[in-house]
Amino acid sequence: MFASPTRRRSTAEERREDVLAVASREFAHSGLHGTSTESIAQRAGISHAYLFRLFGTKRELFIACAETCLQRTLETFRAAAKGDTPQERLDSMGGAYVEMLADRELLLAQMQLFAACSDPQIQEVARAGFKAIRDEVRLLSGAGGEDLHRFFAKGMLITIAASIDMPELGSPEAW
Amino acid sequence: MFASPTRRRSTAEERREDVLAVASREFAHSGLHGTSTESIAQRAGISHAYLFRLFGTKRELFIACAETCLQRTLETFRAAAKGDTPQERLDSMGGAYVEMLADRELLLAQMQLFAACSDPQIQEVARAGFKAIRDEVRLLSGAGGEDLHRFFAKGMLITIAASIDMPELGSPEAW
DNA sequence: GACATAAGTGAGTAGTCACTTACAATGCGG
DNA sequence: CCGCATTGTAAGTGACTACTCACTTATGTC
Repeated sequence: MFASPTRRRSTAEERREDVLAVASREFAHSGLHGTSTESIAQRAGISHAYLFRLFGTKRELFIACAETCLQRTLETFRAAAKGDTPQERLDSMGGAYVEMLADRELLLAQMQLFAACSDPQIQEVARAGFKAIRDEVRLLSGAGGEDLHRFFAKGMLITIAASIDMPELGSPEAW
Repeated sequence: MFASPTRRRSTAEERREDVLAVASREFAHSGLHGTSTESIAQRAGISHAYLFRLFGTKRELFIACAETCLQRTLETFRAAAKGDTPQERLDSMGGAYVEMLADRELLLAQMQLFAACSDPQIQEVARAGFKAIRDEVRLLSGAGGEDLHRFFAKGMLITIAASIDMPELGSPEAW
């Protein structure tokens, strides 16, 4: 007859994406152990029980968040890798990374991934992710050795600048 | 008469130092929310109740640990600040920082401090600590601007290298 | 040896945690 | 319109959490 009063159903895949978005934000701010699955479920608008049906365990959910975070970082670099020389391309990617400071969430998420590495499974995700990004940046830029090292060093400073909310640390001229 | 079967008592100050040492290790590995006060008390050999008499709250204990960690970092830099030019002194301090990778605990503790910055009081400790170290390194080395920026960038990369246990990231030639 | 003070604890409290079980509503292919 | 897989949940479970209170024991001092 009329529209049923009950909510339209989503596919499990849609729900998973909703939950991932919510969980990524929560984990980014409070970390693996500082975030409760209950609060994630609540903000995602599903029952606590269903969250576990969708993701199995809290750790698996955290890892899924970490992986989308690493993926988004890769995409940011790919989109920014423009320039005629390796150094120009690195600078361009570096600029894109600095811009992430405006919306700190992705950087905070990376911090929380590193901080949760006492868990071996999570450490493995972090290591693999770091290597993947390093290899991709090497490929995209054509740079290596000391230039690449400096690029990532600056990147990690920016990541930490995000966590203590001192974005000025990202620009060398402020030092 | 003979030695009493009960344990000799320490002063509260001695106990505080014992607890700080234990708590620093635990927090370094599992973070603020991943470490339980119960386990700290147990490993320090005191009752759970007494831990709270000594430190008030878990957060205060965490902050006390963070502060000794920052202090130890400062001392490491002071001890290493040798050389004839600013760059030489920076290099010497940088070398000392790389050596910390051998015993990761101090670096892990810094990571956990950054990761716990969603708590405003803790963030304030982290910011003040970072600034204090930056000012001290500037003073000790006489360097500034881009050189100082690069020094800290490399430092943060080393810190993260510790957390994902890839110490080779600390040496530029491995890139 | 009595007294004050400081060190130290057993046994809680109220609440939160990740995770489960048993069941209900929905909507699609036949 | 029926059968059935899928989406979804209410109501738990036991273990663990930070923190407290009432209390005991040791130690230095007069």
